[in-house]
Amino acid sequence: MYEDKIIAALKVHVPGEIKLEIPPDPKLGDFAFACFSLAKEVKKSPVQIASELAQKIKKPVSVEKIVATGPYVNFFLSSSEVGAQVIADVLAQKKKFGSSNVGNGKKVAIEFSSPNIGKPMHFGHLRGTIIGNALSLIYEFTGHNVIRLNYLGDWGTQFGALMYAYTNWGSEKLLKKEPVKHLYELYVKFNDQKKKNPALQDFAREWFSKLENNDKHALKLWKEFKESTLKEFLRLYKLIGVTFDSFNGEAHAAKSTDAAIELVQKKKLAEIDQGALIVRLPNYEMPLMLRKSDESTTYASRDMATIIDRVEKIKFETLIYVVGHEQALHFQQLFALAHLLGYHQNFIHVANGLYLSPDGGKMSTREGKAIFMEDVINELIELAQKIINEKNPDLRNKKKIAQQVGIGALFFGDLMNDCSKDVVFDIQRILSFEGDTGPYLMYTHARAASIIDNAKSQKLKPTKKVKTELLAHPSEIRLIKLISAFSSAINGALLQYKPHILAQYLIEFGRAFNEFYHACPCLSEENKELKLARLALIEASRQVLENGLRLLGISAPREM
RNA sequence: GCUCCUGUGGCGCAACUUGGAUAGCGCAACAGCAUCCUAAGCUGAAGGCUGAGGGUUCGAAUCCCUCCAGGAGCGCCA
Repeated sequence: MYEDKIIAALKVHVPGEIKLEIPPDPKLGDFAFACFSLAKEVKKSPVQIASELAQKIKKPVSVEKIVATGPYVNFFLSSSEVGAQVIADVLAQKKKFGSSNVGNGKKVAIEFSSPNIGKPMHFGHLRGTIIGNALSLIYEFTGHNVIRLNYLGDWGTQFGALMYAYTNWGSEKLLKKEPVKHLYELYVKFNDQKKKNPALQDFAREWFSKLENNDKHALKLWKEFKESTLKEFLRLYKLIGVTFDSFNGEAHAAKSTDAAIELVQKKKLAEIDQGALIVRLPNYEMPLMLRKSDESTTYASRDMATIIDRVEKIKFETLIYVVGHEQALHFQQLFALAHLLGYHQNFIHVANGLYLSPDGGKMSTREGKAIFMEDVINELIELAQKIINEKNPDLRNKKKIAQQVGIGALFFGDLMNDCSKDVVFDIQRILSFEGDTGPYLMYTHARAASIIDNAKSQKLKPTKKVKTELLAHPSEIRLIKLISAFSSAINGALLQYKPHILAQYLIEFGRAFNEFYHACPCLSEENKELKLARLALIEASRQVLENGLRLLGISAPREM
């Protein structure tokens, strides 16, 4: 908002589009305008242009001074005016501070997590789950109407494989006792045996064909597999605080694949090749396969059917898929087909990076190399519990807070880096609670909350009307400016589908707060006006941390 | 073979979309900070030819080309 006013003031003297920069060092100013591009037109040196501009420009509101430094015109905001503004805003808007209505109620459907029934959720699922959850929260906060979709992998040849494995090697007892574990072992065994005997894949296809033809035995097995696995998934989602509006997965889609395929054929887009039904797409060497030579459907046809279903039932304007980048080609082709069929909504594939195993390469479930999500979560919670016992043994609600801290570490560790990049699984790093981590930010928040709570005993509470001009320490000024930048961090994350932009902002914010915390004691301050001003700044900072963490799916307990 | 992604201090990353001032942060290692709001913290010093080479530009980690290295994908898995 300050930026716009500066640009307006510059426009009076500068032709063309104006872009402001943020100087590398806050000492140089809050915003800068570089004069290089003007040099050619005006035939003066950038340094000269800058110093002339600095004198000519009329100071916009909240700008304290304008200074030319070399070829740059630097603008300094008045921290007391900005401070008065943002502190009043935060204390008034509270949990809504930073929210906006840029979405204008537009319907955005986000598909994420989407685990496979019959296999445990492994660590790889975590990325999509955490990123999708954060994006959902960010979209909601910016005024979108968000629908969260969990497209369960509950159909496909893999079920044929499971059925073959279960009927040949399975045990009813084990399925009752530890369904997911048993199915996982069977799946690994199947893939292991398949290496020696490739014909097993044909048996799997046969079983899947049975399932598609409503064979009673196959259906019964499928139901058992699905219900028992889903129950475990729901328990996990509840633990990490992730919710969905729909669990309609591939099996649901399978009901309408025929209609979808018919539509494609009506538009004369499909052809038979080597017994399979395919669509040749312009610009793609490989076709998209809708039906295999044994007549069973493919994931592509189910995805297409799902799009049609969602267009009709959800009426979304934007459909976002948070799915690993290994499926990038599939989604490009799927979207291309959707366009050919006349669907012109926004389709976006947020291609998240993969977790790679420490020896490089994918962590494959098929080969049994997967690391289970629940094991890691439990390890994290135990560690948090241990640390709480050491550092804060009298804490109330230890168990709940240990959970929040463990999950905060997990979520933040994933969200702080660019989600499109691969990550090498490193348990030591995930288990770290110091430095650029979730617990660091949670701890920072708890410190702020603790001051506010302690202030009550002095009968003080944060108010909007404080003398912000007293907040003159560099760390106070920095904090004020960071609070005012909160919404642009949220916007950046929104526009680029990258939650790490918000996470990185929060790290910077946490550092700034801790510096302030050490440099500027609040409750022991003798000047009462300054004490009140700091108290308001602390509460505003606390609120920013709480809101920012919440948008990433992380709780902010007042004590830890 | 073809396509896409990645390469930044010992390690893990940010900045690349939109080129701009001294390339930021954490971990590890080093030196400090407890009469005072939670030391899961803070301060200081140290650590860089941004994979290599060329090009565009007043200016390149950022844009373009070539090469090298790693990863992913490329019709009957999803």
